[in-house]
Amino acid sequence: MIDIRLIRAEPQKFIDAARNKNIKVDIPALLEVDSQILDAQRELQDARTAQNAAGKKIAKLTGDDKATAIAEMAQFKTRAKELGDLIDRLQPKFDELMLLVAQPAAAEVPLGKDDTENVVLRVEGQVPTFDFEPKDHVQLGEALDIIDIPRGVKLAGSRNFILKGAGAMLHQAILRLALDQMTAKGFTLMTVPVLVKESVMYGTGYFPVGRDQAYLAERDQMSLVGTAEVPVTAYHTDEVLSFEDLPRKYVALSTCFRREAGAAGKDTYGLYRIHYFDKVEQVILCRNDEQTSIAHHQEILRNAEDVLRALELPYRVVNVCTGDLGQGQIQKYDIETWMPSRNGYGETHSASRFHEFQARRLNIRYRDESGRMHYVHTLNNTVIASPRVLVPVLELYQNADGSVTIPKALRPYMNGMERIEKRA
RNA sequence: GGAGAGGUGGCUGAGCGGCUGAAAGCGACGGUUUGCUAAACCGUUAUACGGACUAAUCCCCGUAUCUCGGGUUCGAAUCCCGACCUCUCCGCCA
Repeated sequence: MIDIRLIRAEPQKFIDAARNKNIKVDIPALLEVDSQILDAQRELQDARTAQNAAGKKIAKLTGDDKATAIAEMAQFKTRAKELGDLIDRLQPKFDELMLLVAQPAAAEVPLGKDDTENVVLRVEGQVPTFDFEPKDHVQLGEALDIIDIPRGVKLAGSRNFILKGAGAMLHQAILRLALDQMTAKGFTLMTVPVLVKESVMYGTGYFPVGRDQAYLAERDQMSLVGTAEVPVTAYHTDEVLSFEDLPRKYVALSTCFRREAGAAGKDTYGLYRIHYFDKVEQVILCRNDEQTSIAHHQEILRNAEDVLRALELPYRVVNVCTGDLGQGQIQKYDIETWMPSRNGYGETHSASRFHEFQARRLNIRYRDESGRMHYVHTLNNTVIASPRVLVPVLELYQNADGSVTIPKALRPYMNGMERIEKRA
């Protein structure tokens, strides 16, 4: 949510922001409703002032004087009722439009229409070449009997899968490595609900824009989350923290559910784009300060890179352009990991900073040294998401005989296993 | 799922339908005192929005808020109805 006062002051900025982010919102209409509401509120307030003053007099009066005063007050009351009703009619329109206003991107965000215009900032690690014909992760996984997509589809439809044996272990090992790295860095580990109230989805900015990406449990007016960012960020909803409690750093592992609406026919092969997966997510709530926010953004980016470095995977960092930015995000860095089967880099991480956008919707504030209230800033990034990351892990660590070497960092989490081989 | 009880400020806990944005206590903060702590004493202690004035998101004025939404009333934290939530007991259960 954006402060309406900022929109009043610089409407063009928000018109541009919406256009750059490909979000439809009628700012002039918003301002029109806003001014109508504001006028009505001002008049209502005056009517109430008069009504209250009259009411206080009545208590002291008797007889005719009292009757006269009551009659007089009735006028204010009627007017107040009219204005109140007017506001009640206008408010839903205002709220609806406010939920669509986009956060303008930071100055350092490149202008662009979609992900093809993201700007590569850094390339890390060596993209390997094979001296044999490499297989893709599905071929490898099926041959090793660690990935079973057909049965996943049998149970749950397209974009579903089952990991078995060493495949499931590898998945858990990666998640555990990520969790351990994060807790070692002082992030507080949490478990969180993955089925949440719609208000939580609105609060984090996944609703109303993006509502079609979520699975809904409509009978209970709940929604399955697409990321632990949602419940973790909303953890402090309606709370007032102390500046001494900031920054708050959290990490959580959750299953993530995504409908992938509108992605029909896109990335249909393998474990890249699927309806459920597990993800370790990091979330930071910090002071309302641009530089502090930026510093934490770098921090969560590094945290993710540390995991990829431990896994010894080649990746690159991109500065996501305006057209590929979410409604609330002010800036986003994606990490893309090399995936041989795609013959290119594929997105594995997404580090966003939001300024107050989510905090306003969730009403998460803190009191600073001088006692003033501010909304916190929120940030989040993937630590690791699996099985998507199994795509590069399996493909990059494959051997000519079809076995897969287990990355050194994961061996302690796999009872010392060094490679996954076809069972005899 | 069945049966009860209850929802007041950071917490505990008072609140006759007008004088209650709300007693009191605790906590917190500021100050006095102090070798340092502690104690004692004094003071402060909600948020949002609007208005006026501004260097100011400080003061000042106003409106709203005692879970939320309706109703009764000239007037409701206080009466009535509904919703939501919490707690206790029973049943079931990973």
